[in-house]
Amino acid sequence: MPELPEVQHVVDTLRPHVVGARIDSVRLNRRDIVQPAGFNLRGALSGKSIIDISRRAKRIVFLLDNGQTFYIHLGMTGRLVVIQPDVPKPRHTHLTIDIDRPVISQIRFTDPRRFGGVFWMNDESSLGPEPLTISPRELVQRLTKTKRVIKSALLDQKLIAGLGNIYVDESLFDAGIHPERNSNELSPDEIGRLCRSIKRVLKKAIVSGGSSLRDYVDANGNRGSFQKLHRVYGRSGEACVKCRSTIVSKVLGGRTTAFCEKCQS
DNA sequence: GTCCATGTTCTTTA
DNA sequence: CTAAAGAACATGGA
Repeated sequence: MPELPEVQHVVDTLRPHVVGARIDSVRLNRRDIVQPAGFNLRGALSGKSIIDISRRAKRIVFLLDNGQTFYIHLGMTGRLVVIQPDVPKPRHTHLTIDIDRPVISQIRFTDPRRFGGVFWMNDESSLGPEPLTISPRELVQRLTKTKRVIKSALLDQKLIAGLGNIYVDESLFDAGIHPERNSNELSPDEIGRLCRSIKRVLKKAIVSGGSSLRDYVDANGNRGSFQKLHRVYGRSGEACVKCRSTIVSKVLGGRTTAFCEKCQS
């Protein structure tokens, strides 16, 4: 559920609740969601204040008053919400953090599949540049170095960090580029177009609060609405919004890929 | 029971 | 070295 727009919206909705907050108590119900394994998260968090929250790729990065940082990754089904402590906890709530300022409330991390987690580290060596600020030149430089099909290349977090299956498909459709094109055979013109499409799609998705297909909600528990504006993702068999031919789907790089054969070449 | 899922990482294979 | 393909992780919905 969470790609860049969803994570950004979580950060935006979380910020007013937690920046300046002091951490009162920490409850970790499952040790195995914390990396590195065995790390004393309670000890590291208790009594600290949260100075800032930001996003890097699909990570929600916390800055504490002692200068230390950690991040939460939502994986596939993760939720990070702020709620009153007396509201019953849903299943698979692995971590709760009680805060007292600005108001008494509780941060909850819930994640049924547990692909996400809490990472006490800040290694960015596996992350490429941010899609919202990457220059066309840099995208050209990175894409022409790989022969992989463009669909797979854009999912590679080391090449560009933050896109996932939804936004790769939507961006390729927006740019009119076929997902099976070889990255190194795209013209600088096409990559420039792709660069603009990625930014346009992501910005629209952020404004819509992200795509809520199943689990994703923001820090206030609200769903996004960008799923209503998807033009190819999840629409295989339906009519293309541009040319009315049928949207097809095919597995590429291990992921279902939806596209229009007529509009994307 | 089957298949599929917004993610990441590791292994195998070529 | 590159990259494709597959599996693994774990849970739940259709």
